[in-house]
Amino acid sequence: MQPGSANYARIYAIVKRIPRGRVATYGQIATLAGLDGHARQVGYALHSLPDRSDIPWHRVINAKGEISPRSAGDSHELQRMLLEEEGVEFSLDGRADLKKFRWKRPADYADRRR
DNA sequence: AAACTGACTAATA
DNA sequence: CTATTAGCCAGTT
Repeated sequence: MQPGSANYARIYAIVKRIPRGRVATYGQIATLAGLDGHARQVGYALHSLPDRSDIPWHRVINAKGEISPRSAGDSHELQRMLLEEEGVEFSLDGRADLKKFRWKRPADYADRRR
C-alpha cells in the first residue's frame, strides 16, 4: 500500500466484494467507493497492489468490458485467464459481456457492515 | 512548486 | 467502427 491509502482502502474494500464470476469497471468501483470520477485512481490503487494480495484485482476491467493493457505488458493475460476460470467468457476481441457479467452491488446491503 | 503521467470514462464528430 | 476533446485527480519527477 502507499501514501494516501485512505482512498485505496475504499477501493480495495469494494473490489473485495466483487463476487466470483463477476466483473466491475473502474468507474463503477470509483463510484461505489464514494470516489465518483476517480476512475483513474482506481487503476492506480490496483497498480500499487502487491501481487499476492487478497484483492481480486483481476475482476476489475475497463468500461469497454476489456482488460486494460498496461505498459508492463504481462499480467493482463493472466487476468483474462483468471476470469475465464471463474466463468467469465471473453469474445474473440478479448471483451467480456458487461451486460451479463457486470457486478451490481446489492441495494439492501447497507446494514451489512460491522 | 509546476509539469508529466496514467490498469479511466463519456460525449462528439 | 476510429479519432478527438474534455473531465478527473493522485503519484512522480
